[in-house]
Amino acid sequence: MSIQDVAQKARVSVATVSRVFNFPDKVKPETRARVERAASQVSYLPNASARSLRTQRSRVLGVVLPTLLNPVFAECLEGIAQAATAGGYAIMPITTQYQLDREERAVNLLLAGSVDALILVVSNPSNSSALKKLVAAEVPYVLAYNQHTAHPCVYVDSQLAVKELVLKLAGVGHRRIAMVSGQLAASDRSQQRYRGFVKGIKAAKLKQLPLIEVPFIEAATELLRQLLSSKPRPTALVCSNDLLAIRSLRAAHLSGLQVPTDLTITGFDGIALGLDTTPTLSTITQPNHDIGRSSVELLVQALAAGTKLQADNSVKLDYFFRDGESCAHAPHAT
Amino acid sequence: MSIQDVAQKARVSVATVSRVFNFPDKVKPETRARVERAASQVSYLPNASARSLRTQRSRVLGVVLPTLLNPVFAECLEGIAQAATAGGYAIMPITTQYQLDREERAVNLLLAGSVDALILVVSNPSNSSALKKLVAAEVPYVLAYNQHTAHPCVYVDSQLAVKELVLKLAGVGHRRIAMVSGQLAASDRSQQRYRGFVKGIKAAKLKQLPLIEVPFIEAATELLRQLLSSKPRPTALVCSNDLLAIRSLRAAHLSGLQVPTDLTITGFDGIALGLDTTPTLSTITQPNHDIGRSSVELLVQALAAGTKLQADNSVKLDYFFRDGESCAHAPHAT
DNA sequence: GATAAAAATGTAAACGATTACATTTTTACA
DNA sequence: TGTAAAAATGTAATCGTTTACATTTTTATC
Repeated sequence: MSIQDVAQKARVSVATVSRVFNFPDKVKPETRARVERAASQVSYLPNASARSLRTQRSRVLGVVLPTLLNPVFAECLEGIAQAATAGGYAIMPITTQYQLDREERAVNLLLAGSVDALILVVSNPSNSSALKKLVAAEVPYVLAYNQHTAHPCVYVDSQLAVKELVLKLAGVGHRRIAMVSGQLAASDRSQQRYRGFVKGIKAAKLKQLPLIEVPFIEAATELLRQLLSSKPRPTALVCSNDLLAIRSLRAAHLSGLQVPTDLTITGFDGIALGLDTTPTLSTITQPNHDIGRSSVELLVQALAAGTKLQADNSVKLDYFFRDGESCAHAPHAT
Repeated sequence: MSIQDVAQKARVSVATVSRVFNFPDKVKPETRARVERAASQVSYLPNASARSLRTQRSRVLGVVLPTLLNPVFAECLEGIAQAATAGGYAIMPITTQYQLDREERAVNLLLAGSVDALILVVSNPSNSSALKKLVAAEVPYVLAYNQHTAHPCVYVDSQLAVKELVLKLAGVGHRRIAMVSGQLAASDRSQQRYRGFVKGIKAAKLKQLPLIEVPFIEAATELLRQLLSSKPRPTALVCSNDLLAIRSLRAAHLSGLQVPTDLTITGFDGIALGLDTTPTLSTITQPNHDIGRSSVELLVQALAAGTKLQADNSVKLDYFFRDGESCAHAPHAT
């Protein structure tokens, strides 16, 4: 049913019908009532395509994420969805599975789909061709989780967080602390976190152990079992994310180690499931939901103002250390 | 940049440009090349709204889900996203947080957004006003996870699955088996699973213990601790989903019970994280990814054929029992 | 090379809303 | 009651495609 039908039924012009929906107080209450009745009688819904075509805005936000199988991004997307709905926007998410070519395809797809703006979590802002394309297209966008001085970002200072964490562990007696990470090349977050780790180790004047770089999560178990049966083995594992940390808890168990008595394990992200493991996970908690919400809010503001976001619109959000059972002072004898 | 600009630059009519994009072999290779060059020079992307307006299809699928915080639906959405992309569709997901009014708002929003079809997981197909509205709107749709004879569904036979599970547990000596569920009213899956539980108990000629109905997952821990400290306590807990099962593992631990020595715990869903808990989770695995994929494929087929889906297009997918460490024979003394 | 058929291209009318501008109606006040 | 200003409503152009139909160009055949 089109606006024409409603107009006819209410014996007014299409302009009036349009006004009833867009500027209700620009039309006489009496007429408005007539139109509204007519509209609901034929269950009229304004056609989104026609509206977008005419107004040149779709009220849709594109979202590019690595995966939804990591609860971090699922939580973030929930935040995005909620804020978007509140702001009158719909969302169109695409996942990239941490693959660069997919990032680019996603951006193309979304631009072709006429989204008004984009939220994206890219692998690495410094060398993302998807990002370059996006900038050229002059479409407003914001990066989530990524941190980069040349782009508008909503992020937490992972580097500082991990550094503080390492110092905290050193403070309770740990001398052999190792870091477990996904592929550094796959994400700038990993790189930041590793950098923070190195800084922490140096600040605490500890020996730097080699990074355990896990190519994909399924490979973690075996790698960790090897590490944990070597000696001297680490007394603490700092994991680059919670999924890895939970996997590490499992690996420790399989290696016959008690967490935290024999081995301390920490995560990063603060996913809800970390509260249900035994032992519960000590982790650096990011406000995933807020990262999503905040990204949307920035964009919606920018869209309302008719501007694009700049690097200096970036927002740094707070992390906090969530104490769980997986963390204790170092065992006396190693 | 519009099709006009390209046409001008390539010295052809807009019709020819349109043909180059939609029916490439309807235009002479030479001309086509000229148009393609012109198009890429001005980096032309066909305007999606204009196209949708004219063709009356948006190539967007709406998706209505309870939440993405349960990995079941995140996995499913990944499947949907993948299949949609493969089929040339974009997706527009909305979460309802298990709230009926949100289901209805979601459907309205998506219909207004001119999606071509909908995939939805509703609370209960039998009394969903959202679903009623959707049927009235004559838009193709398919239900995922839901099971109902009057609607096209992609589902697994949860009832049978749980019944078999109970018989299996009875077979290894369990006599006091309790079920832990979310609110039955919140989802037809819970109801089906509970029905299967009752059938299993009857078939095994066991005493039926009262259902532990958890209003929201945070409440589970306390409820379960009470249950587990009562006596005689159950020797096995059949949980209605994996998140509850993982929570139950935790509650058992807090109650000083060893799983599976003192207590067997089983889940339903087969989320990946169940493989990383200690003990690993025994669970009924659903093909979440395939449920998503299959839903999309059904719709894409129907859209191509210009038909709507009917109840008899429903697809039943297979579950399987994933054996984990959380499951053992009943302890000798209770 | 003329002719008919086939292929390639062009012209212009939709699709369904919004909105500048024109017109009509109502209100306020002398 | 007459008149100017304000409020309400209407008319018609426009957004950028696709596509039926008309026209032109090419190809094949004699």
